Order: sequence, then C-alpha cells, then structure tokens
Amino acid sequence: MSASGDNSQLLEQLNETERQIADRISDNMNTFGVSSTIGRLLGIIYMNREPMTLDDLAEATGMSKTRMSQVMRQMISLNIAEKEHVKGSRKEHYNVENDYVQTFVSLFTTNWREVISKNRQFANKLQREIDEIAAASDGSAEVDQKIAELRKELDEWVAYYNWINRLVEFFESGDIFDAVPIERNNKGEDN
Amino acid sequence: MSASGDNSQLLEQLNETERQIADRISDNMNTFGVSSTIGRLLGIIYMNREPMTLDDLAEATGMSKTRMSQVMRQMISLNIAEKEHVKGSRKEHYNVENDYVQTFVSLFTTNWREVISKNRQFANKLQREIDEIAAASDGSAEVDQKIAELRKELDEWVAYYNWINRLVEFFESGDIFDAVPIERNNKGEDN
DNA sequence: AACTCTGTGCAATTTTTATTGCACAGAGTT
DNA sequence: AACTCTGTGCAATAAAAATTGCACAGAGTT
Repeated sequence: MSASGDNSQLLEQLNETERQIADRISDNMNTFGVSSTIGRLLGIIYMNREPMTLDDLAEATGMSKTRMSQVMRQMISLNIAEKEHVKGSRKEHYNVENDYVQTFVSLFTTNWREVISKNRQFANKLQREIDEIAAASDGSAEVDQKIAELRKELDEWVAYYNWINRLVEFFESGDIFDAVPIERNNKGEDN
Repeated sequence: MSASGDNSQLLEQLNETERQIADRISDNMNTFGVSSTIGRLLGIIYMNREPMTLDDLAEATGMSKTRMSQVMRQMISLNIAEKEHVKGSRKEHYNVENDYVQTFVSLFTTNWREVISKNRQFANKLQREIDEIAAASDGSAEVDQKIAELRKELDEWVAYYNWINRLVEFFESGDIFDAVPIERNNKGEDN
C-alpha cells in the first residue's frame, strides 16, 4: 500500500538504528581503556557482517587510511580482529569476532596477561633486591622491621598476580561459562 | 657494628623499593583505563599505610592540591578510596582498600555496572524503535529482512549485557573466590 | 563579627594522545 | 623492466586529557 518513498525512508531509519548499535559497541570498548576509534571500527566491521579493507573503513569513518592501518594493527594485537585473505583482491581484508562475549573475553585476557607478565618480572626483581638489602643489613631493629614489611608486601604481590593469572586462565579455558552461563533467547528476562 | 651512615643508606634503599612497589601498583591501574595519577595516589596511600590528606598527597607527588582533590573524588566514585575522619584534624583524610584483589574486584564491578546500565537503556530504546519501524513497515521483503536481522541483533545484545550483569554479580558476591581461590602464602597470617 | 582554614569550581595552560599528509618500500602486474 | 597498487614509517598538526593557579564559598575558630 505504501509508496516507494516510504520504503527508502524506512530503510534509512533501519540504517540509522544499525549505526546506533555500532556506536554502543564503541562505547562499551571504552571501558577496556582502548581508544574510541578502536571501538568504532569494531562496531562498523561487526555490523557490516563482511570483512572490510582499509579503504572501506576510511570511507565508512571519513578518516585517513593511515589511521585505519594503525588501529587495525592495534586490534590485531589485542586479539579482537584478524586479517582475512579474499581471493581476487589484492587488498587485505579485516574481520572481527562476531560474538560479543567472546570479544569481551579476548580483551580481558589479552590485557591482563600483559600485566601478569610485568608483575612477575617485578616480583622477581623485588625478591632479589630485598635479599640483597637483608644481606647487607646492620641488624638494627628499624631496618629489620622494614625488611620484614617488604617481604610481606612481596608475598601479597605474588598472591595477587597468581590470582589474576588463574582468573585469566579461568576465562580463557571457558570454565567461566560453567559458572556464569550465557543465557540466550531468554526474552523479557531482566533484573 | 655498622656506622649510622650505612643504616641511613639501607633505609634509603628500602624506601626506594617501596616507591617501586607504588609505581607498579600505578602501572597496574592503567589496565583499567583510569588516569595514571589515580594509580599513583593509590600506590602512595597504600604504601603509606595511614590515611592521607590532600596536602600530604600534594607534597608526596609534587602536584597541586586541586589535582589531588579531583583525583580523590574520582577514586571515591570508583569505590577504591574513602574519606576517613581523623579527630583533632580539620582536614579530610583519605584511605584506600588495602587488599589488591579487593581493589581489582571493586574497579571491575564499578566500571562494568555503569556499562550495564547504559546498555540496558539502549536495549529498551532499540526495542521500541524496531517495533515502531515494524508497525510502519510496507511489508517489502527487504525491509522485513532487515527488521528480522535487527531483532536478532537485539536478542544478542540483551544476552550480552545480561551475561556481564551476572558476571559482575559473580564477582561482587564473592562466588568468584570459590571458583578461583586466592592462594595466600602461609607466611604472614594477618586478617 | 572578623578571621582562618579547607576543598573545589573554573578558566588557562601544559602534556599526551589521536589523526593526517606525504612519501616511499615492496609486492603484484604489464 | 617499468608501472601500479597497497600498507605503513615518519614528522607535523589537531584534538583531548591532565594539570595548575587563582579565587571564593562554607565551615570552624577567635
């Protein structure tokens, strides 16, 4: 019953809605402390449902191709995007994980693994330094007490990063989904 | 028998070590996407083991009191610091959670709760918009297919934030510690 | 009331981060 | 080989975030 003018107006509304979804994805990414353009590209590629080239992205965002290149590289190092070779095209295509939860897990584990690694190195260094100072100690109560304090601190530090380490493992192995399952198709479930 | 010169040199080394710990704490905070000064203050107050005033902090960091005020307010809103009234002093004192893991949990839950809230509002709005468009649909295959796509997207979105919501609950309730226990060294038996 | 602190709003400044434009290497094509 | 793309290094620029200095309100003190 409707004219084709209505049709194209509806389609425009639908596209606008898609754009809003992409924006929301982008906003979510901010919580991971990554640049907002990362979130934007993630949202765009996700909603596009097909891998995209740097030129596609530059056009979609209105930004420079150089920036697209920088951001995609960063996304790859965060494990939330990957290159995909499309035959017949010389351009690199980029695709993103299309599962929200999986993206969450990837970002979480990638970010924290890096921290764990640094923390471990630091704990080793701290251990050596404390031992060294202890060896040179003049035995005064003040020094000894401080050494004991630092030793305790070191213990807590080690316990901390070991915990994060196991936490990351818990996410990455998928065990998290036994404890906190993903409930799909449960309409109207809210609290 | 050591001279007092050795003693003060040792103490200086110990203080330097403490400073390194504070720095590491600060670096860890970056992963939560918060300003590095937040991490710095957290580290300083933590290692100080006593609540501190804005003036104390300004002196410890060499930064302005205004900035200290801004940062402490932010830390309080992130649930990782709190005001503490010290009698006999007119100044506000600030204290921080002294358990690394608990700080992690606080930041995690505070940050994501905010996202969940925004996502929930968004999902409701999206639902309404899709219904509205569907009601105005001209029944063309193209429009209907896109509407169906968006509906599916909405479902996934809802499943996603419901999952994060339950995840946050899992952390906040402490159930996470059944699944991933904190393994403390038996050395220091505090708490 | 007058006076003294203490914390913070606000605009200005500094520092950091994001973004671009250009050029050019390397790979693919003719 | 010469020629054409494609992605990226790099230095410059624009935008955003952090930081400061000043001023002033409100609360506590004399």
